Amino acid sequence: MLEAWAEFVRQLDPDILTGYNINNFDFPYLLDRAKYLKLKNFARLGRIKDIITVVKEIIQQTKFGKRKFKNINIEGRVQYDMHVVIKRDFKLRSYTLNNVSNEIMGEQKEDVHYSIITDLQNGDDQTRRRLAVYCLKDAELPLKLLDHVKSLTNDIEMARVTGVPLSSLLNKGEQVKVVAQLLRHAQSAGYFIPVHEYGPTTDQYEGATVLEPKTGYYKDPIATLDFSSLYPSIMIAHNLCYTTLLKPNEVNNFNLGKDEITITPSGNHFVKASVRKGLLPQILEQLLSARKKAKAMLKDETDSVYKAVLNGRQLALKISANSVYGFTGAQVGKLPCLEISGSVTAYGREMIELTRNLVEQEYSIEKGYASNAEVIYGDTDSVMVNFKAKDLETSMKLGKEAAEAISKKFISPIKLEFEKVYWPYLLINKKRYAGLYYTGTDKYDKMDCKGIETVRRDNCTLVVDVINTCLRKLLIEKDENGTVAYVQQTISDLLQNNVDISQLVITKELTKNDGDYTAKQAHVELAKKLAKRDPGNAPKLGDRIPYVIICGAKNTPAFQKVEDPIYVLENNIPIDVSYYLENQLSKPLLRILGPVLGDKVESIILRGEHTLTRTKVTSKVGA
DNA sequence: AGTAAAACCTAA
DNA sequence: TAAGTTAGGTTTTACT
Ligand SMILES: Nc1ccn([C@H]2C[C@H](O)[C@@H](COP(=O)(O)OP(=O)(O)OP(=O)(O)O)O2)c(=O)n1
Repeated sequence: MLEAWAEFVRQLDPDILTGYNINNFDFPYLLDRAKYLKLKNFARLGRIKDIITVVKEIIQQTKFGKRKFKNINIEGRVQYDMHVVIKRDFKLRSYTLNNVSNEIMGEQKEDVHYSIITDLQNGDDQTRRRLAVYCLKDAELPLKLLDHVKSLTNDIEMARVTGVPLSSLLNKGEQVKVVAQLLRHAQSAGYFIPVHEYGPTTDQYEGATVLEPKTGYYKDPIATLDFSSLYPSIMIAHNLCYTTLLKPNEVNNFNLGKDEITITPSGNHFVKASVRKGLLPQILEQLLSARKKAKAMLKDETDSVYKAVLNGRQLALKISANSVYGFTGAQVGKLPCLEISGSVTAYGREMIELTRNLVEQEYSIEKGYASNAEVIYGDTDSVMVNFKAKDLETSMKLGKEAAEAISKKFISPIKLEFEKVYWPYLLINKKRYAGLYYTGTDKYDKMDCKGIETVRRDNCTLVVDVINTCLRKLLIEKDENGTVAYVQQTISDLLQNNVDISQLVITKELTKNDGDYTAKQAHVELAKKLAKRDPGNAPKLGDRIPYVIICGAKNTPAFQKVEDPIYVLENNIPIDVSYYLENQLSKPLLRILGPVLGDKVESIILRGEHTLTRTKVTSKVGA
């Protein structure tokens, strides 16, 4: 069967091979079996006749733990692993093929644990049928996924724009793209790129400003002004590049006039484009123009699937452009230049400050406006403005006007844009807010949440659902009593064990190898337990581990009360519902409801009658 | 009991 | 060519 499959591959002669986790599992497994069975021709999978496909397992011992990865050579064919694509392009709580297919396409397969495969094969027609269906589905779903997310189209575009092979887009980072573009532009301009020796890394340099938020619940419309592609546009406007930098000792070497040199807010010198146009600005112009095209197509597209594809393309190009800046600040990278990255962020800090001041000075009673505009928050390249307008139209009009006026203060292509109005707007903290997002005056586009629990993957879905529902009730329905009643009912349900366990599953990523952790973590402890129970399915670095917190003696730390949700179901283990109330639900609820409902919230939510009936449990773990 | 540090994830 | 960047909130563990 294996030989026939390999022959099938050779006859079909595909450019691209896909599957789910093929690089880490399927190919190594198949090649291993073929070797064990002494199959002569199986490993001839590539397009070069005499090159045999082998698995190279590379283990690098670094100061910061082990780095393990497998490399499989299949000449002339791209290994386009959908597991890698999905992890890169979608932010999900779980990346099992089953969950991914379900979330993205609404399709599921029956899971068959590997331990029963032999039994199914040795059973009867029915069990073999079950196995066959499972295998077919396993092969079919990755293809359907590829067809659905259309990542190949975007990746081919990205490969063309940045000049890297397709496979690099899956197996490598942003740096290769920047280097490839630099090489391309350097060659045609007649430069060599120096080889950079890795030196000692200094401290992080200073980044962007986050304005102190004036927290609270705003019933007035809040206009948002935002510099488009801030860092790339700074680099283009001021011609920041390796090739335009004047080191302090070079400033006087070239007989340059004052008007031919830019001094950045961080005190670095660069020549203007009139003297010599930088490479980085050229690269950025190309990336931004590709992004602009993608955005234009997105605007005209009506099909929701294609919209998502184009949005993905636009986003990937934006990250690549921002990574050109990031590359210059990457001290463990191929060509760091902190003069560039430090100048970029310094310009950014100056710009957000100036923007805030201009808005507040110009849109004031003193200048003839109805009220004093107030910048209530801003992050890096945006300001949230309370023009104190009572309606959307006025807020939008003032926002557009301000964006246009302030843009004129900056060099092209720097541009401040009016993006949207939040109405109402709940500002909880830096990087934490929610609001109804309006781009037009008739209906809100969506409820937008930043940083709060509804967009985070490290809490249980009960918290997500409750916070989401509360926000809807408050921001959309404006029903404060209904919100309180809903929260009380939910807490009562939780305490009486009426919440489904699937809503209580928390997932966290395994970010280090065991042994590199200095503090015990619930999901890490569970991962170790799972590895013991089922070594064949041991969680690996980068996997997300789902867990629930079960009952234990008082003061038992969470990492000792952690258990596999399936194990809990199978063994009827009691869940620690008060953990979910006290450690998962209560604080997020107070943060959301506090600004809207006032100080009374805590007593209403956490100490009302609805908290009195609790289901008693008997079995316990821990001390 | 109070606080520093670790860990995670997100905004930009 | 191994690895874009910094800022920041929140929860949990470890330590005093
Ligand atoms: N992954 C990211 C995102 C952002 N930034 C930096 C560079 C950006 O210029 C700035 C502002 O980020 P935004 O998310 O607001 O995005 P842009 O301004 O780049 O693009 P847009 O045109 O969508 O506003 O923050 C970054 O370095 N890396």
